[in-house]
Amino acid sequence: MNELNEKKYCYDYPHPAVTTDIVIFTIREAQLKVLLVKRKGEPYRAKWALPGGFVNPDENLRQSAERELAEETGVSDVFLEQLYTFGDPGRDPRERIITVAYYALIPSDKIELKAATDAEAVGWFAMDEVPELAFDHVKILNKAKQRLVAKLDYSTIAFQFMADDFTLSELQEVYEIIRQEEVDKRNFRKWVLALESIEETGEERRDGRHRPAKLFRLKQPKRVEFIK
Amino acid sequence: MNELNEKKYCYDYPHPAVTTDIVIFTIREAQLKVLLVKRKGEPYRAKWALPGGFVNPDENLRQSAERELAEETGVSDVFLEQLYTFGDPGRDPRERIITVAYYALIPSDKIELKAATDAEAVGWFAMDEVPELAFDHVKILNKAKQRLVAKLDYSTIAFQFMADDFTLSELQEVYEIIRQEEVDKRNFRKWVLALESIEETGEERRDGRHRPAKLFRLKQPKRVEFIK
DNA sequence: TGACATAGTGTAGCATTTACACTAACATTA
DNA sequence: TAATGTTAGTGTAAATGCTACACTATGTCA
Repeated sequence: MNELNEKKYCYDYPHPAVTTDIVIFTIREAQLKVLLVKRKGEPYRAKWALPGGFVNPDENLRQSAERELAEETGVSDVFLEQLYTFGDPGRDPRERIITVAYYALIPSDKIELKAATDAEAVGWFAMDEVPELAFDHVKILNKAKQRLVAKLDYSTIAFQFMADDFTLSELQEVYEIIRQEEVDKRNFRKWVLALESIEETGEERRDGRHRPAKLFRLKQPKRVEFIK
Repeated sequence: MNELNEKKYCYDYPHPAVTTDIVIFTIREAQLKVLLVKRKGEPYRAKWALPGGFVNPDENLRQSAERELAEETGVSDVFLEQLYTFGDPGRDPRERIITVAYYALIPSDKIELKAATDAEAVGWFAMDEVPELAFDHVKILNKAKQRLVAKLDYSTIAFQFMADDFTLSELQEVYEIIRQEEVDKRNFRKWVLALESIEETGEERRDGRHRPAKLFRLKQPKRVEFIK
């Protein structure tokens, strides 16, 4: 099978394959959710897994992750950061695969879930309802969650979940969802405004039979600031 | 070695090579220093570079980094953490190489610099005297420095530079060297002791014509704690 | 025994974080 | 159009944590 046929990329010592996998978070239905795809082929056929794929020869690692992200969700230009690289021998039964994991945060209004990319099943799962995953993808997912939670404390990363305009209550809710605990409204608002990274749009949002809320926007939309 | 000098590891699409490179920090002569090796072969012959090498098929990424570390310094069982993965096409002129970078912190008393591994030149360089480096190794080194400095603020990482026994003044000096600024002695001691991650050994160190200093040790030597 | 050098110690002011409850403004319905 | 329900929006006081700052202790060496 080896010499004559097909396999034309040859090296004098073994090379692993390299993929990027991506943990895509969003906030929906008052939950932190992650995007999973159902595998069509072996191994782990029909198991859920993180989206990902091989790195093309002409693209860098981030571009590879961006491509996967766009393929699955149709979005680009959102927060995307390298997470960690997983490379244990045997984590893929076929051949040695090194996976450079990224994670992305996408605002709830931007998700459109490119309806069934090529007839593959795709779904958003709440973090506490994630099914059994293929490969070592639980490890990757856990690491991503950990990183996200850690970054809440020393950056404005959570702002990346927000739509272009948002209310302070919406922002607070995001913190409560990720932290899984209530946040004091007055202290939160003092804290957020003191950061000076958001500003009023001048508009208000009316919904429901109650006082309308002022809308805010990020002063620098894509920027994640370090704080404290 | 392989029959007919042929390249016998073949794949049906191109595979990059994977290496681990390692940024090895220590504190010597009141400076933060990094270990570099002088390249013997092409490309970048005779340029200084971070130690590193190809990942063996049977070892995981960390083991590969540990092996490099042991080869260059003779030490094992020190702080070692994955830093970042670099994979731009063209970063190595020969073939596509994905480099998983690690960084290590080694206590000043453990360095023995395995005198000239295989006659290669090896040296410790102060961070502000680092020569021009091969490949994109400056980027890697900068990222490592950044990470180290950031971790000072929210972890006990700097304790990993300390010998088994150390004085509070020595520990304080490490902070001053990395931060490049003076630290208040009383506040520092209050802060460190409040962490409760070090304890007195009961011994003292006498050196010079002055009051001897109490010696301390880490309660859990390899543990890096998150703080604040 | 005096000089010198580093080790070791406390307090008060300031800034930050926390806990906590009522009024404002709108929509809906009686 | 008045009453009700619902979320938006606001300030203060106590506690905690951080900062600035200077003198005494204990050894060695001449």
